[in-house]
Amino acid sequence: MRSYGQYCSVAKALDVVGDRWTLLIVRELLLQGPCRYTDLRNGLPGIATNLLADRLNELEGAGLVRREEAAPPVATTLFRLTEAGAGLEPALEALGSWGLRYMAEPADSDEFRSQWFTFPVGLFLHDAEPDGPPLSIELRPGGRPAVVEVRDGEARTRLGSAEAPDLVLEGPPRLILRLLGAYVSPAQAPGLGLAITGDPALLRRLQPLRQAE
Amino acid sequence: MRSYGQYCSVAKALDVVGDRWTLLIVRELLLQGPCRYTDLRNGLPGIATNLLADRLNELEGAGLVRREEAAPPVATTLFRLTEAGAGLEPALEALGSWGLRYMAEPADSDEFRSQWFTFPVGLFLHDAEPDGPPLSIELRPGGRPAVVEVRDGEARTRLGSAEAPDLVLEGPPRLILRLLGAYVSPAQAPGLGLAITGDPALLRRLQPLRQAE
DNA sequence: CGGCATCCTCTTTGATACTG
DNA sequence: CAGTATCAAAGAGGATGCCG
Repeated sequence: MRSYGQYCSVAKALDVVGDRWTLLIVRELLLQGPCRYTDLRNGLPGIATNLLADRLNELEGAGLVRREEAAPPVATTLFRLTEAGAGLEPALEALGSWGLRYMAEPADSDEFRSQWFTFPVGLFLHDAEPDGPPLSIELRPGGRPAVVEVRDGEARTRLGSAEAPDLVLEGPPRLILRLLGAYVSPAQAPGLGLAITGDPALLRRLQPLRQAE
Repeated sequence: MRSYGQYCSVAKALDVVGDRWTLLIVRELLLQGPCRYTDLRNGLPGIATNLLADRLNELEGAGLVRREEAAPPVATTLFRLTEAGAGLEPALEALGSWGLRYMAEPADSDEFRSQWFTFPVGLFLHDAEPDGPPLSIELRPGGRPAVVEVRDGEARTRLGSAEAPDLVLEGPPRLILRLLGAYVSPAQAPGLGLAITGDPALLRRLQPLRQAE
């Protein structure tokens, strides 16, 4: 990317990560941890493969990503964020927080990956009963399942299944988010195409932080 | 800008503000307040004028900027951030914080504007003596002067002069920042090309927040 | 002068095909 | 799996022109 040529810390940051796709690559590495090239392609639907290769080289050159040769039996290259790269997390969270306003109406052609639940859930929802027992909610948006662990005042998301989920939500990502955010009541959910297994009253424990913006 | 087509709040945010120059236009409107077209050009050295016009139209279309016809005698168009636009402040602060690491060595050709002191000073420094009397430091980087007001635990920057500054720093922006951040001692300053008027001991009141990153 | 619109060139992106 | 190679289309940069 051509430098802005401005002695300003925002411009300097954008000199490094302002290119198209760059921050989304960092997003994937933050959400998924160290990734193979193919994992990245999968988490970045729409990216051209040559661009992904270019960007990874640039990120490596800028010291935000390190390339590691994984030992056999894996025997593949892993891309991992350096500390400087991981330092972008607050910036991605701030952007993700601001972008929540556009999550109400997805385009029909929008792609989705389960790890993307992490930002909307973690930024927008909190655990209204910090001293209560851990609560685990499995999300099944169609692709890989994800689990929201509600405990200690926070709601954390990870890929994978829960051993014994208290609640299972199955349906389109948009509806899962709207149910979690209480924009849709458990009673309406089945009619909209969202299946709930377990006691929907447990959802009251998750409360939106509406102070945002 | 072409949409990423991803149902992810970070990608949605970048769909709106991910274009080249867009976030820097928002930066100027945040730092300077409502601006004329010419003020924006001045605060965005290097932007092509057609690109500024395009971006302003896109920002207006996205509801981040409002156009106002100022009444005579000014009789000009003012561009002002909407609430949605101003909501980007945390994202700019997070990016600016991350970008601080690149402020150590400016390129020779880097442009500078005094309002850009705001982010490095406000994000990196704090007032170590919140109950002390207000302290005002005038910065003269060569262009317009700026004032840092140190009070109530914070360091706030604005364009303009102070009536009775406790301290005046005159020299290149890089050296002013290094002195404020205590990377350079007041004793070294004159030899480097930085003039200090007033009692340099007052600078101890400004302390870097090194917890960052 | 303030606020753009046009024209032209150059760079970046996207889509697809191909390779060790 | 992890990329390169190729090529058309879109966008950025720079100069200049226009109009109240």
